Amino acid sequence: MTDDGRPLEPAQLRAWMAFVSASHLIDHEVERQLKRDGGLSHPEFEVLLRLRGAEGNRMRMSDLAREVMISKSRLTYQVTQLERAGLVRRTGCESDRRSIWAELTPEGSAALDKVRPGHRRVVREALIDMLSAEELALFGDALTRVADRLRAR
Amino acid sequence: MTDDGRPLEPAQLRAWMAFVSASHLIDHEVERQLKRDGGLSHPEFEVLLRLRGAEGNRMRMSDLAREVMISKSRLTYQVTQLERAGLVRRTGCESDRRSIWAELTPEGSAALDKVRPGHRRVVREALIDMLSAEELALFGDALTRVADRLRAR
DNA sequence: CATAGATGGTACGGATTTGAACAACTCTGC
DNA sequence: GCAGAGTTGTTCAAATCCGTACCATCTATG
Repeated sequence: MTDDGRPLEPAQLRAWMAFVSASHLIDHEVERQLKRDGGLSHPEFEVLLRLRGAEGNRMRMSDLAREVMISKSRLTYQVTQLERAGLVRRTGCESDRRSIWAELTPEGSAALDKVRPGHRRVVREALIDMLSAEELALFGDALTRVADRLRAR
Repeated sequence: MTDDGRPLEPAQLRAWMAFVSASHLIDHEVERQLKRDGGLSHPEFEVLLRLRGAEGNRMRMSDLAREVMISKSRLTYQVTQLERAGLVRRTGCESDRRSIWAELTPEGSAALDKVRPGHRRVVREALIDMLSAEELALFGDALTRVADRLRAR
């Protein structure tokens, strides 16, 4: 099935290369926009976004790390930066004294609002608008499958 | 056309999130395999791969940086590391004395051979095998379009 | 030729990331 | 209760990455 010995077929290679290039380029574009419009890095933005999506605008560090898919130590660093900038606040957790809540502040929410239109624009221009409706649907299905499988390891 | 004010539609959001997740996860998987099987980082692997694909197994630093899509200074660092490991050699360029050739050594070629089967396996298992033939073709077309457009900026 | 402007590569300081080690706390089974 | 195993978040040093400034060389133009 997966025949490691031989090179990929042309269509396979083409898809792989395109995937790698496109993700690099898109990520770079996103990064640039976030930095320009709000001085945020991509991981910082992701953190704020998840917090806003969470119950009570807060989340425990571990869960946050899992969602954003970054290491614990990296999250510690990011949250420290965000806290320093006043966009997030740390709070001790009553029920489990190991845990710590990272909570979005109003300033953090405002920062999110500020960069979000530009972010949407990048997402649309870079990816969404390049795909037809059918392609988009197929795309979503296929990559969701890919991601789910990799997560289940 | 690109309506920044409103959130993405569900199908759009789904495709975007899947894309982001999948690229993170795949990249992580690739990184892990390369490190495990040959002590290489992903950028290092990319550099070696491009060199092998080039005329005379060598390329000028600038061209290499463009191909691998990393900054000049980052490439300087990577090549220094690779040189230290004996996988790449730097040579002055006769015709243009500003330029420097980065050249794949036999050891570099061997290192590539060593990790490549595992790399192919990851690429297949993580992406290729998850897609039908039609999906694969569509995928290649769409993402090539996306990448080309972003490069033309 | 002279010279201004581009191009190729490196150096360097500061920021970020990694991975392992650690301390504090919770949970489980006995 | 309690030893041992697992979880949570941080710390630390080392590795990597980024952006800018910089020097050397090339090229085009007058």
